[in-house]
Amino acid sequence: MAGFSKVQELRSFSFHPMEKYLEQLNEAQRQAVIHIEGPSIIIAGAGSGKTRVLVHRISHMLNKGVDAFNILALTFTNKAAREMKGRITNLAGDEARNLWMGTFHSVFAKMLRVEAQRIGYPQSFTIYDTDDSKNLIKDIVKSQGLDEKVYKPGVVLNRISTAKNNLFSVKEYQDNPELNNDDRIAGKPHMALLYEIYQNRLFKSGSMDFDDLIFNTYILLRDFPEVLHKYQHKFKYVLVDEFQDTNYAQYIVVRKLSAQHENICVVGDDAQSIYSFRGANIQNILSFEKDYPELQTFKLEQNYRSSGIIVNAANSVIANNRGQLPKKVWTENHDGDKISLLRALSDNEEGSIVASSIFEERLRRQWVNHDFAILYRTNAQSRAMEEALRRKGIPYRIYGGISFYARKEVKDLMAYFRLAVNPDDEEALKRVINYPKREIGKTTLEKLVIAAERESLSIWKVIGKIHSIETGITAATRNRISDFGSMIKSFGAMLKTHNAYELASHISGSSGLLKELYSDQTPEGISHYENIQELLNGIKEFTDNGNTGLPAPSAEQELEPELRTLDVFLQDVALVTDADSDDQEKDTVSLMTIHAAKGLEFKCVYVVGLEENLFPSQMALQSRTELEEERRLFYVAITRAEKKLFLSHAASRYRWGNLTGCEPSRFLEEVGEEFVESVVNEVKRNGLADERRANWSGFGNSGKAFAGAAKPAVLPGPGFRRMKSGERTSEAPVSEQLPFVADDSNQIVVGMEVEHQKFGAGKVVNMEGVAADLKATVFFPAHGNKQLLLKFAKLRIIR
DNA sequence: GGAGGCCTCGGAAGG
DNA sequence: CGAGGCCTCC
Repeated sequence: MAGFSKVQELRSFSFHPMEKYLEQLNEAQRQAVIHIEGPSIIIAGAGSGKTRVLVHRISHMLNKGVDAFNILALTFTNKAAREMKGRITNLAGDEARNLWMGTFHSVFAKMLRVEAQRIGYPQSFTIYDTDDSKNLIKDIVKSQGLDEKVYKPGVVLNRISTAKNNLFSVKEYQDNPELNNDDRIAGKPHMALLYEIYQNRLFKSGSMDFDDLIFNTYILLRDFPEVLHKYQHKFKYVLVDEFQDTNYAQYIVVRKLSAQHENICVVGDDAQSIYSFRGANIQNILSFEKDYPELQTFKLEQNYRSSGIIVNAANSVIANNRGQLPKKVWTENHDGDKISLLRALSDNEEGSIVASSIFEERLRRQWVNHDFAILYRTNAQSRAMEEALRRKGIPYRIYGGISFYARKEVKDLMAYFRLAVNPDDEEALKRVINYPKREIGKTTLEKLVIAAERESLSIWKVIGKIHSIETGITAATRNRISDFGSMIKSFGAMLKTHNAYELASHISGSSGLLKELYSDQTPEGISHYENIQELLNGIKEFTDNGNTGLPAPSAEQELEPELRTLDVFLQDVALVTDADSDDQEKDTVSLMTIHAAKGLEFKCVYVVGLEENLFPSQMALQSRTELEEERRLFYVAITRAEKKLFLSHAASRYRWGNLTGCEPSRFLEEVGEEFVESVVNEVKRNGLADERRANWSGFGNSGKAFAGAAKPAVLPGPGFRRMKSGERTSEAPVSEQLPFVADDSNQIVVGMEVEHQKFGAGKVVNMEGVAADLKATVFFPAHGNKQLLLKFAKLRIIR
């Protein structure tokens, strides 16, 4: 192996006074950073400084004279790549620009652009997103006369995706008795045929779906030794982040790429593997150990993120999974506050309790909105949270949901861009051939598709010969089609003569799309128009500065102005999602699914909806492995918290329109009871439906974590009650133990003199609101008028 | 071609 | 319940 002398150099280096950046690391981290030669695996516990190690490791390579061009680093998201690249630049300088760093998809797309012709694809291939793929499948199923109920687009696409992720080509799929048998048993015997047609249509369209970006890279490296050789020699060092989330195909490609130098370093945490449902293969970690017997293993076990309670509670949960890689996550951080268990009668009440709690914690601990996150299993749970936060006037931001680029109007304009770059792109063409209206209807389109099938041509090629190919389309319509073709051709001709913005605005104007959108003055119509403006603004920024204000992978170096053309903009943008936008300027509480929270951290975290059939999801109760993935998800949720964690569950919840009773999640029992305190929430009596009240009994002591919790013998009386002070444990911070005893806020009326813990004595000048929203305006000589929500403000009555 | 009624179905989501 | 797809009717 070429790097022997380098190893020596590094070893001696590690005994000498080190560069400052190495001093900032603990011993395990330092070892993982300096041993850059040979295969290695870094098992990184939650909050153990994994990103830090990756950043330092790459910086260290650069400082040791490794050329950035020879380093390939694969990340889970574009955002992660961008952030890491920035940090490496800070540590190692501008050289970092030349790193190949990005997601599997973006890096492989970049390679495929260069090599595509070898596998029969145009250099300008376009990329289908999931919607495009499903639309195509729907078409194919229909045209094959198959039952659309049986061959649902999503299901078919999943099957094809799984095949590709496991490197089954169409031919291999068709020849595989086991796969065919599975399909037959599942009542879908034509799956292999659909795969074949789907793949042909993609190929004719000069398009790849997301999985093709991996699969075709594999084909390229497998079938073209010179390509394999080229990249094997280029990538002397290969790093893979979030290795537990890679699928088989990704692993095989990475192995091939690094086969020459075998300087491959993978980083991951088996306990945080939460994406097996879309093909991630936790087995890759075990395979890696088998494939590289000389592997160096580094374990990062010290957690810097969370309090002792949180780290240990997380450990107690994950211990219920079988077969975790042996490691012991520990921390030097203080134990901190116990985990608080919140219970609500209903999903809506859960929302108000969480919102109230945020309000209170924010005040009490002097935290800002930004320090709080509400994490849930399903997006549907966000509604109750939102409503409650809005009622309390707490600003929030929901992450996830529909992406900017998934919006119809944005996709429509992007379809024109795609056609300019690659007119064979069938999904783009079908999308806009009659939008805005050009009197080229469904029937005509079907005729075009049939002719294309018959002639083995793309629809675009048929359009090019529309007057010479037999389609059964009338002359008048043929002329309209040919006009459309000329327009697209003229867009394509402008690609190299105009910059991205010039062409994009030209297209949006002369396609008639802008006018179409402008004519709709309904609120939705206006918002569609604004989204198009936003897209155009982003392209303007791309043209002017080489990057975009839109969510985009600007991990790449800035482009030369002459390269800022629309085709280049499009290449990047297909692989971008909203997760890539950082929009941190506003001080808001974050709402997101646990999946979306991976890699993030917050001072204070609320994990809500801890109920059987919701979390764990009822769909995961079939098998142990699925349940274990749910548990890892819970582990990820817990370990997002730095200082304070709340877990909550409701006794009833609206699911699909029905009020259903909910049992506390089994996961609650798995949190060691020594880490948990139960909080008796103030509960409004008003507005509680009788059925829900009856459900109170459902709060039984089934969870040992809250077995000792006070269970009210009767429902709280009118108004509300405050938390029992006796339930605070002796481990609470000193600030909570100040002997300030508040009086029952129900007693407070206008005109009273009261004392506030912070503001001192004051006089109640006004009262408004009812029940939990009861607010008092109190005049404090030193602070002026203060609005205090009586639910939280601890007030002592003076007289 | 579009509006409106009916039916179905519901998970998490990177690229 | 509510979103989205599909069908029907104009």
